[in-house]
Amino acid sequence: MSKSNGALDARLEDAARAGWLYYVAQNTQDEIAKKMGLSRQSAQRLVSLAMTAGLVKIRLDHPVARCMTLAMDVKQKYGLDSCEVTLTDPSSNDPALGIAQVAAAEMERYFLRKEPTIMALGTGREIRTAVDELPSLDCSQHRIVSVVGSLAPDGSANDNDPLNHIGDVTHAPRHPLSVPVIASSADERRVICAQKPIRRNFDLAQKADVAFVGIGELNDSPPLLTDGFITWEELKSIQSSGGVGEIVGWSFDAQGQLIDSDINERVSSVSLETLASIRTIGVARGQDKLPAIRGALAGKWLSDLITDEATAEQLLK
Amino acid sequence: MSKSNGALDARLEDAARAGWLYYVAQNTQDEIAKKMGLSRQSAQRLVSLAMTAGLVKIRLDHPVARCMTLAMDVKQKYGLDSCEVTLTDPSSNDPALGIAQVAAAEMERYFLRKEPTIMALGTGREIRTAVDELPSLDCSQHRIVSVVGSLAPDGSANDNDPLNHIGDVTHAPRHPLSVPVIASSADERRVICAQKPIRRNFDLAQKADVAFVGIGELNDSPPLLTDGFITWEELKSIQSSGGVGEIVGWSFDAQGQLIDSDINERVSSVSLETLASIRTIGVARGQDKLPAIRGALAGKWLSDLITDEATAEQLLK
DNA sequence: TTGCATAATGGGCAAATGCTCGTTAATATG
DNA sequence: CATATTAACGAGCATTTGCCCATTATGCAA
Repeated sequence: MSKSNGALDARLEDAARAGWLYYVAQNTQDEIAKKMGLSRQSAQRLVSLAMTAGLVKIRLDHPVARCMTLAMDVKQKYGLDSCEVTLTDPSSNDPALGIAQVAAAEMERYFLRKEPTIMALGTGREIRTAVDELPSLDCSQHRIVSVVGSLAPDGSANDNDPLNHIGDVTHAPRHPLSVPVIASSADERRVICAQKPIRRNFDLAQKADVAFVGIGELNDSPPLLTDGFITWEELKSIQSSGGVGEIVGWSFDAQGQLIDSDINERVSSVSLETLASIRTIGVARGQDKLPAIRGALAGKWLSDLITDEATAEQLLK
Repeated sequence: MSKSNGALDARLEDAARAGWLYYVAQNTQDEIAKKMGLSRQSAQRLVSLAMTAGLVKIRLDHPVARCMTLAMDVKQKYGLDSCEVTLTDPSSNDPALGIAQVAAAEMERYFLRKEPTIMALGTGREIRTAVDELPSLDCSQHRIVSVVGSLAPDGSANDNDPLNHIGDVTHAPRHPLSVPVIASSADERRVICAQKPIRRNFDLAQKADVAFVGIGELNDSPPLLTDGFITWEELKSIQSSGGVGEIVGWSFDAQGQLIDSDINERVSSVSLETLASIRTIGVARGQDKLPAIRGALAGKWLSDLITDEATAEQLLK
């Protein structure tokens, strides 16, 4: 054993003593200094060293601690601005369970702001459930804009549009996008989107402070299909082009690239590029949505993610 | 699940979040407050709760951490004023290894005092080694008094008397007890102890600020026998009376009670009652001494103990 | 030995923390 | 429904902590 090693050992031993006195015996650094015959500063250095040298291990025995660690790792891995991970209830298949409450809390934080805020809303069970979780708030200073059409293929209004629900409880001015989610043709879409009120909505979305969006899976029974926005043939076409998920109607592949397909020419939602330029919070969980979430993250369409423990684990593999 | 439990759970969950942010993510309480939408005080309460509720587990990965925990437990269990535990070197049988250095450090602390101090010294390998470890110190303001005789049965001075060694390095005035450790009879002991200079030494010991004593085992080759202070027959007699250990010549049983024996009538050391009335630091370690240490602690003859890891573990069983 | 380089030390200060106390909100009770 | 009881809250303050910087030890080569 070399002399320098010996000296390091001695210092580490002192650090361990100081660390023990500080963390286990709850002494103040002054008390440690007195007991070890040091100045307060030296004691502080030893305590600090005990931590730096990794002698001190802190563990948090609570399920949410794991969630927070997962959140940090997901945030890190995908370069997100933030990530929230909730507990998973294995006995439930509800795609919105847990994450909707978190999304609602985040929405509420925006609504409680004094400054006028523009909030953009996408589609999905998660978003709608989140909106339902909101308490009654009077915040007429804010505005809510939809980034996705609210009309079904037959031209009827979509009862599920979260914009209606959110207006009921917040009394904030609403800006619905009264267009079909998917136009019947690329030409129709161009005409629709050229309309002035629609363009105003798009401009408003561009200036939104935050957008909340669900992430749709593109397996054999995706929301887009069950809600009648696309046909079985169209779905198959998207799938064969590599589509794994969609956000507000825009289908993308595993790398997050928009699918080069007829459908994407007909989507009349706010563009993903627009969403990517503002704070866009994705709200999604579940095995089914995993490829979709991965694609959305790969394409950098989201700045923030709200998901659950099981999904976060998968995302880290 | 009752409502109150639910509320407690929610609070604990918040506590876990706050604790995670504080201990794992190294946030300040202000940052936690901002992130969780609370006041700084509430965040502080949650962090504190996380600790109180036992969610936060702090572990120190270093051998000395274990020693310090053992020391705390021994101190607690035996009602000591303090306890120090050193690392055990399993490859050595030296009865003084490690503990002598600690005892020396403690002695040094007394010698470095400004105020005049009286230090009492007992016998034993541990004490002598400790004294040898002392650096050269000039501290003539202090006094050192022996609590045990320094004469062998043949009347010769004991070279091992730590008093001689300690005087060489400290230049503090020495007060040796120039009497036989064990007088040849109870009557002789009475005569000896009645002498004025001897009585003065006893009085000085009574006023000592601290005493350092070894703890002698009473197996079949104890120091008392090998140094020729008692005969084999006397040892056997003590053993048959239940003697398990001795301090400065006084033999006691497993409960710490002084042995009712001829030998204890002839011991001319300072009484254990006197030692018990001042700060008396026992210095001992090793499997052999375990019953002796247990007895000494049971009899409350010591206020402080310096031992090693392995011995401390045994003491806690 | 001298001079230089590096590390350790303690003073001092701003930030962070723990705690008490009066007030307010929530809940139970009559 | 009014009132009592309790828990939570935040303001304010004293203590504790982290860290910069000037100064002092320590080592080391010339």
